[in-house]
Amino acid sequence: MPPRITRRSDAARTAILTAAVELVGEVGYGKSSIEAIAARAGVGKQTIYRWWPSKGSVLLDAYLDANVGGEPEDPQGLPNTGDLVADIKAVLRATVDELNDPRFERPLRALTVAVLEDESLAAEYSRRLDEPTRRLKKERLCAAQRQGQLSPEVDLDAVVDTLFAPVAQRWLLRSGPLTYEYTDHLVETVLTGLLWPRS
Amino acid sequence: MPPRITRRSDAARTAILTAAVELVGEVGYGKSSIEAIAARAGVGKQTIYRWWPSKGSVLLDAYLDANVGGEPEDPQGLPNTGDLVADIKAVLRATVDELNDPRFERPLRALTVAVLEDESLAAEYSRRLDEPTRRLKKERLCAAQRQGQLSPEVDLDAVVDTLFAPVAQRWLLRSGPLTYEYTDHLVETVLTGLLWPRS
Amino acid sequence: MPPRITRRSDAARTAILTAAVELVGEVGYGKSSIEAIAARAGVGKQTIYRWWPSKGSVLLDAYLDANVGGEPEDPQGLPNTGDLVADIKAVLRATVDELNDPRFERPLRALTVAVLEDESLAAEYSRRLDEPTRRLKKERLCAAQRQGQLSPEVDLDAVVDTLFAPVAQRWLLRSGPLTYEYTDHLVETVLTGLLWPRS
Amino acid sequence: MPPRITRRSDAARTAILTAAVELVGEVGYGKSSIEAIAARAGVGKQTIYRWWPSKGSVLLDAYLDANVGGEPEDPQGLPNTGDLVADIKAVLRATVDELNDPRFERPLRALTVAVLEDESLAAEYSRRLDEPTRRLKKERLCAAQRQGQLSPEVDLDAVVDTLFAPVAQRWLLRSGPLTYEYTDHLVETVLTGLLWPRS
DNA sequence: TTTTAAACGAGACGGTACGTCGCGTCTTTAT
DNA sequence: ATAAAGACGCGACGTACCGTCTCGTTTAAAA
Repeated sequence: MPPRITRRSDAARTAILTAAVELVGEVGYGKSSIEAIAARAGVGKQTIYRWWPSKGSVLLDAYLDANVGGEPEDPQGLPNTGDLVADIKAVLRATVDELNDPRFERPLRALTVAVLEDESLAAEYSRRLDEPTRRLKKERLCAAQRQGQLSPEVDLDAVVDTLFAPVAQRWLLRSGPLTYEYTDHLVETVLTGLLWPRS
Repeated sequence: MPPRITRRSDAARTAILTAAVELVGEVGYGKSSIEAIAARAGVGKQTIYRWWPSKGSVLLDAYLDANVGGEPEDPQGLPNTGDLVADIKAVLRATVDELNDPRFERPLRALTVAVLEDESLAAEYSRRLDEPTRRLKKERLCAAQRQGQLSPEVDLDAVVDTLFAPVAQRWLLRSGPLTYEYTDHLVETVLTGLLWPRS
Repeated sequence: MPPRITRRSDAARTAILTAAVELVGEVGYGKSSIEAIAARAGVGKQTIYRWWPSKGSVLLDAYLDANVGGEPEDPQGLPNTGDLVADIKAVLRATVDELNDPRFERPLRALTVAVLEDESLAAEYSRRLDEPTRRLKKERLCAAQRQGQLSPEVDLDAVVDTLFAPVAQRWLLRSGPLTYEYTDHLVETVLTGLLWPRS
Repeated sequence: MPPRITRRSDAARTAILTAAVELVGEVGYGKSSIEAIAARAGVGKQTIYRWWPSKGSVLLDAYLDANVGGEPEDPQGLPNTGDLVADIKAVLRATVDELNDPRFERPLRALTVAVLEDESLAAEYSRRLDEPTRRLKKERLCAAQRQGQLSPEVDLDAVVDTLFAPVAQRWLLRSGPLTYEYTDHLVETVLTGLLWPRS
């Protein structure tokens, strides 16, 4: 490992990410400003601009720092008790809990808004957050296929979308309450098959 | 119908909505400003503030004007050829076409960003755009139930979510290309049932 | 007189000029900022930038407002008691008093610094401050010529420079104390002739 | 002479002074920055701050280096051909030439601005530049007194001010063109006596 | 010759101010 | 009476420099 060339201050980095998450949690994405983040972090604005191209980029780093912790790529996968339906329900219930907790919800919504507005941030988001998560989900589904719980022919990407996108969408657009009932019902509907009479 | 009480200038209204859509289509939501909309519309800023509470509200009106045309609630429902799978595929293909057309995509994305950031706008959006659309979709699915193509027990809301949310999500987050292949595949996966061995 | 086209706020204008003079008097030209002037005046920065191109320009207007009072071009000329030497001495003593009074000295020094650095401001300064003043001085000298106290052939511009520039210079560069002794002595030296034996 | 205590780099010193003069000559005093000087000199900012307290101080050193060359206090005095008027005219003509040459004018103006704004720099300027120069001028005038060309009673300081301040002032404030005509005329006016009828 | 302490280049840091843009309000002018 | 025009107080933008503070790296004096 070559010696670090830059003398970046980790204290400043941490203070900025923390301040960003807090601020965005308090006043929302649109009303947060880089100026306010810097002030709350006790940092010069330039220190933010030096290392991040945009407010959204700060939020992405903050989210990654908070949710992945460190270097090791998220090691633990989705639960596998042998019961696919129960496991997916549990995962979605956990998601519901998070999305109903303002401490998580506000920054995540802010990050999402940023991603919607900024194509290049969307790419980074995809690469660093969406894809790793999707991979874990597919791994769980793949295990279910191997265990004979899921048709081996089904497209796992489509299944993942089908299970998780409705929740994300309902949350994002606030088109309805996010409850265990909703997600449980969704899982049952999706995983039970829909056409009738069954071919 | 009672005579209009306000002397609201329809010319100004139209100019503002047009300018808003154009501007947002050119520079995106975040970089658009009420100031610029007013300038482009040849209108005083106050004329905008008089009638709309926010930029997002202007966009919502603009979208409704453009896509519904006028007062009468969108009368035509989804196509019904008797083949549910084909009809849904056609609807999603049309959606894909729209979302891939920058003239529609940019303002719609802008509107969505506005909705994400503004809870009260989200409510209005839900009422005036999301719910009417959802009603049409459910009507088509309900017809399929009556025709014996779909289990009578299935929750139509869940089916609608399952079919349309993945597309919306993929579009919003740009997590993948929006193609006919994707939507066709999605419809087949969702409507064919997933568990194996079946029940 | 045509009706005013702009709706400029006189309250803001006055507040800005006052704040500028005060601030410059307290911390000096270099350490004054437009930001601080605006803050002290209770005014938005843009209101300064809208009407003045630079800090120095504000100071010039402030100086003119303070020292000329209003529209009528400074009507009173230099004193004329019939005794040229005494009159010039009195004028220079008054100048000394002003330049030794921090309330006048600091803003005037600030203005001068601004003029030195900005060619176009120098032109305006010349036109609006220097030339009117010089005209008054020359009028007094011209009267002396008509009264036979001064050679009719002498170049009045040169005499004005000779009498006033040394004081200005000593003040500007702080190359010595500004006292009545100095100015009295200067007037005597200049107006008495220097060559010896005379012509 | 004790050995140098500090290991100051003469290469750096020279590079800094050169860069300062060049930069100030190109963009003016106000728009020059220590940062830019350091960059142009290929030097760390700290190396400037280590040895000079301010931008103006650098300029003063640069001016002294350029115009005095080295340690020995400017040995050559003003010309003395025996004709005072001609000699002073020649000196002023040389001054005019310098002040009309942008390569000298810009840095000198910058230095002057710095001196106006900084009282302690003014003191140093006085001691190291103004006074030595003034001494030379007075020596020439003193010689004229000894030669019977100038009244023995006249105050030489006043005469120096009277002859040189008008030129400096006209240059500084750009209140008129700097020409040989002006300076020649000035010398004649000053040195010929002004009162009439001559006492 | 080797050591060693300074001065060096580089540049990150917490800040201040820049000059611009846009906010939402308010006032004036001209239909 | 209503609309365009746009000035206003305000706040944030992203940039430029401030002066201070580490960082390794010369480099020249002392050992």
